[in-house]
Amino acid sequence: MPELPDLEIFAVNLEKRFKNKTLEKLEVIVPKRLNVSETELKEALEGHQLQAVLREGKTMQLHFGGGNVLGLHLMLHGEIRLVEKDDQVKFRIIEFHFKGDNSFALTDFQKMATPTLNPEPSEVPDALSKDFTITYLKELLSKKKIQIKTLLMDQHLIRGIGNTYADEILWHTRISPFSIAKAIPEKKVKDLYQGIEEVLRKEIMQLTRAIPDSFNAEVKDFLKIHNPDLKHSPTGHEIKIDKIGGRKTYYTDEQVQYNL
DNA sequence: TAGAATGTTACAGG
DNA sequence: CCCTGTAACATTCT
Repeated sequence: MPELPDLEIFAVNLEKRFKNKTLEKLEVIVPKRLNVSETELKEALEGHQLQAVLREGKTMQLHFGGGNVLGLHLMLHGEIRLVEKDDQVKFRIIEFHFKGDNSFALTDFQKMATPTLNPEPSEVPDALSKDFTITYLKELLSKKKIQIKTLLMDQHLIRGIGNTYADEILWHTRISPFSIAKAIPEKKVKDLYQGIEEVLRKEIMQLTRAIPDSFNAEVKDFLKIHNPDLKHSPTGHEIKIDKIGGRKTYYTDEQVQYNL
């Protein structure tokens, strides 16, 4: 479900709660989702401490002692759920049992959330990483004839932005989501570049305060556009709803549409 | 109650 | 082969 800002917070909070705890037992409920055998996964992780939880694109990476990393992708509906003693959580994919009755599970009613042992490092820049540069964005846009929103959401091009924050970023920069990428003037591409970082970082700051402990809350409080409860943008313009790539898209007529 | 849901990918068509 | 757009995945919630 979540995008970059949410996952950033979840990773921090998960680390806060489970750092330095030893993984006593790993329970695999849906082995089909693994990239290695159940045995291999258990051998790699069981008995080791959780040293860090980091966000990478739309995944969280659990770093364990022994040098192994487990990537977790939540996909559309996946969640990290705390499991209380003797509690049965629905839709589990895998469950982590730490020493001292501390457990959490990766769940997904759609069974699509994916644990990956030692994921390959990606070549694609994360939206908040140093290698996501203005030069990279300019070059990328100049080559693409697709709508800008589709481009922002393509994880093979930029990692971390999804349906919600694509809308937020595009409203923030006053660019219509229907704009064709290569038609956007260079000056506006710079706004877009800055807007991506501004919107994401501000959201991370606000979520940090709002959910200091949660690793699954869905907080819509700070969204300005992509929120069905809102009728108007902060500047008083009517929010319109349309579809791009089968996905709901929120925008206003404050946003300029650039076409070829 | 039918449709939408903060995602990804296989596949079709150009 | 490259580029782009669409449908499907399974279940819950409104």
